[in-house]
Amino acid sequence: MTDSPKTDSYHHGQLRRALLDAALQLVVERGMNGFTMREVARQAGVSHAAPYHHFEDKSALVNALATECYDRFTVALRSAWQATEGSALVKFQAVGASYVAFAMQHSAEFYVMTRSELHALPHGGDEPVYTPLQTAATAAYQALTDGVVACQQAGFIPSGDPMPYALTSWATVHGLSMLLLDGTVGRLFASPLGKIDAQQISGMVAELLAKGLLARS
Amino acid sequence: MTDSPKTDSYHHGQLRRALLDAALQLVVERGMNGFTMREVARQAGVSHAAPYHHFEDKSALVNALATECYDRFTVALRSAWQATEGSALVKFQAVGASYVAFAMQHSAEFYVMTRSELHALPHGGDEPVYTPLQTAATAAYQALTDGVVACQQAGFIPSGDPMPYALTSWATVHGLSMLLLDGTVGRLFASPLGKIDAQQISGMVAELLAKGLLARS
DNA sequence: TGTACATCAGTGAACGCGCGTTCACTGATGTAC
DNA sequence: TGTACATCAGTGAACGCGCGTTCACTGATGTAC
Repeated sequence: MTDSPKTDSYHHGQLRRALLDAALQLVVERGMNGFTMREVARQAGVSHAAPYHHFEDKSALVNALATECYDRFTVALRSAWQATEGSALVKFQAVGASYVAFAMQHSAEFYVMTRSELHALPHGGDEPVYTPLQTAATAAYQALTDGVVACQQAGFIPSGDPMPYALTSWATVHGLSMLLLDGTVGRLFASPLGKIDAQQISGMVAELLAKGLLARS
Repeated sequence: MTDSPKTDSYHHGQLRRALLDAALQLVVERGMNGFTMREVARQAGVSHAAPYHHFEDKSALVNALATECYDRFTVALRSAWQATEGSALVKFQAVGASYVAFAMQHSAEFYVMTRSELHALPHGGDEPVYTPLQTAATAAYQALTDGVVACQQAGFIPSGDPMPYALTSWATVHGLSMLLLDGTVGRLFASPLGKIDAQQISGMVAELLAKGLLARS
């Protein structure tokens, strides 16, 4: 009938992937927590029991999805570093910009990462347990820290423990992403001329963060 | 029997208040979205239909709660400003610290404010509609902007449009609050000595934000 | 001070709903010989 | 190449559940006279 190469067979073949994609799409459409196991199956064109052959339960699906989102996020940050020509500082600023850009352009992924209340899950054993999700989240943060270290080696940032610099940068880009995403910034700062320009705003913030808020004496 | 002055009558008398308190308590215990209308009524010791005499529906309750949380938050920020002796800069830093402190000490309120997906609700009319919730959120932000303006007048921050400074500060304290709350910072930075010290960290971040990340030439 | 009556703020049964998950099943696929 | 059989990945009915909301009701309270 059509040129579609789909198997159209009893077995789906790619159901796991299709379920993750459908779940993400549902987050786009209905937000975190507007998505259910049955709806995911429905979107994937499969009976509502089928997902249980691929995910033990709902939280396993959400967990797998969040892990995947973090991985994509890490790739985006690392790519920004590598794709940018110039000094360590310029590359680092590109990473920060891509943090915010990712949040805006892949808001569903960002919601899944930040609003899924999954991080507290490893129910308080004595030893901290590192789930794949936490490992993936840590990797994303590491991309920022690596940028700070490179800037220190190049003399842009004072040497010493990179942690304060990394954390401050991280908090700033993270907070800006959240504020832009939930529309607060848009409501407060949208110019009469039109929409908010996230890229322009994040550049402005990055500059201030680098130079500091204070007037130079 | 006891010294309790409670009326113990058919009419509750303070049910609206009790429902809001119960809802907040439920957010503490089960997180946003772990709370239901019926459970709120249960916690308030009242039949599950009773809340409908005080709130039109569930979203009205959540909305009222969020608005109240923003109001408390604004009070906390303004109080920090007024309670602090010293220059505008010192007072402004106290406001930033109290932002983070509020998030840590009143995490339920902070969750309600930031994770309730209420901000997008005013279903896109042409004119921006300001709900009480949005007005309350704007007031909280205004406390930060006022601090920036005072710092500008005192010469600590370059004069001109306060918006970039306010937004950068806001993003930073907001992001730091989120990272501390969801445990990410704790997982990455907890010293072997023990728990993370949010106050120390926020002081460190505030200082870097003021002076800038870059090494001075 | 007393009484009639309107209004307020609860109760508890009932509704329809969609959810997560289980289960026995069956069609499709892969593999050993 | 063919056949028997194990395994995989679907189906659809069924479960129990708690939810949001409505409804007719009733007890308590406030008010006019």
